[in-house]
Amino acid sequence: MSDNTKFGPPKGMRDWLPQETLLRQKLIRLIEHHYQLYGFQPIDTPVMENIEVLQGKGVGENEKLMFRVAKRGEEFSNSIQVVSNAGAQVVDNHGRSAVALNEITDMGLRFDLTVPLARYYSNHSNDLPKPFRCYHIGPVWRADRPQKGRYREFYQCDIDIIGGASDAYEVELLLATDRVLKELNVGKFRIRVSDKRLLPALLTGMGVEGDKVPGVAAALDKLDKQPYEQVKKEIEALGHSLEVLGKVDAFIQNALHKKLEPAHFKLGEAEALAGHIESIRQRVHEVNPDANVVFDPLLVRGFDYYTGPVFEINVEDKDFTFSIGGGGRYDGLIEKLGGPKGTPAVGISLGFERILLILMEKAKAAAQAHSSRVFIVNNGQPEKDILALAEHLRAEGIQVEASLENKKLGQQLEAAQKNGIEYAITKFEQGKASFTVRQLSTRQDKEMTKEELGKTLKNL
RNA sequence: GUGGGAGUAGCUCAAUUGGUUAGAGCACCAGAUUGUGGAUCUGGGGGUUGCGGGUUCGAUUCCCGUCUCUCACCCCA
Repeated sequence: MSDNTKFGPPKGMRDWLPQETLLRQKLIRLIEHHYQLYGFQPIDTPVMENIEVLQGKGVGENEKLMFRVAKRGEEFSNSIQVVSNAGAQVVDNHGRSAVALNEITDMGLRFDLTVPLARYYSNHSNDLPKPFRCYHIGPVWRADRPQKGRYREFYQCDIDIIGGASDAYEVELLLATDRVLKELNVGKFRIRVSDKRLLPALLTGMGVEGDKVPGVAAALDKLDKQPYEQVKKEIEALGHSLEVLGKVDAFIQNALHKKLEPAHFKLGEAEALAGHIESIRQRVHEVNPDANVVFDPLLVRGFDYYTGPVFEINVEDKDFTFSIGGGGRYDGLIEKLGGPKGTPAVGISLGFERILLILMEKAKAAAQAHSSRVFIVNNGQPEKDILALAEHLRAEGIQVEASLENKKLGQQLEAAQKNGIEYAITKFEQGKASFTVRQLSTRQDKEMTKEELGKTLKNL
């Protein structure tokens, strides 16, 4: 134990065993495949960005959670000098300070894929089609305290459309996301849609004072985890007139019981915003009536860079109260990173680790990835015969693991199965075109040629 | 950043109000036996009880600190 824990992976980061790696690769390939079906092109960016790219882009607390990267070589020594010359007041009780951090670090690990994408588009917009449809899958880092479904290193799967102002792009992103989540088989989920400006407009329309709007929104954001009664208390604690409270309560009750009518939105600019989101929802359902997309005016998303429609995805399971994805329209971000003025953009991000967690916990068996290797049992044949058969199969593109030790048959088969192998060649003869193939999970034997074997493995 | 819970063999867990040399199952290794699936027998390796201090004649057990893991809050995918 002590030897194992002394040198574990860093807090909140994980190692992956072969079986787990296979499963991750399989799921990522599935996601990619469907993104490609919708015409999105792959891109990639460095895991680090210069610190100016990551700072001040309206990502809320994520910026505080950034892993910063220290300067290197002489620059680092110089920065230490500057900090120590500045005196003790720059050092807080954790031995750092904003001044020291900015002096000593010049890069950071990305904490999402959207900000790097905006930087990427700004740099390459001349070489990219308009609108640009891309997907971006990779690890991001946040120095958060880990807990269930929350890690310090995790993969995000983003699709984005940049340079398209039409809300038809929202419709298409929602269709693609719905499709991918169904292919992944995550169970019941809801893609909630609203407009960032809608809830504040509704609340002010009901008479909530401006400085109390964020507090009410923050309380409503907890509805996934807490019963309304508790949220209601939090809203009441902010101090509103009875008349306002009554209106707010009535609206929330109606929203929770899905009894909202267009009349409920006749509050200033809320009417137009709600109408717009409702139209997006309708157009999604015109194309795919089964899409799990709902208009939820109570949806709150924290990022400042969103400018219009926003999305959040949840599974309908009380064991998984976290969101498995989110997104929205961020029309100002690219310009902020030096891109063409007024470049519109919209995207949705899936939280790969959380989806994987759900798949693992809900359907452990179904979430197993079989290796497409075939195992050649060693029955004491000459080594050259076994290796020759292996080479023969490899020439056909079949992945082969040959047993080179004449252990007990049971041991060999058990070990192979434990390693995720599903098919084993238990008998073969030199010069014979077919051999005995056993499916390890069912223990059924079948005589096959190498072509038949190749087909069987491909279908795993 | 805040708060709760837990750390004993590779894994799952024992160890009487604090009391001999910290045990068991599984796993692993070797040998025998079996010879087309997990069997059986024999033997074996394995631990600074997370780490450091304190109380005590004596600490896995009680106290303090610390580290790690975990759950929740904040925030988020």
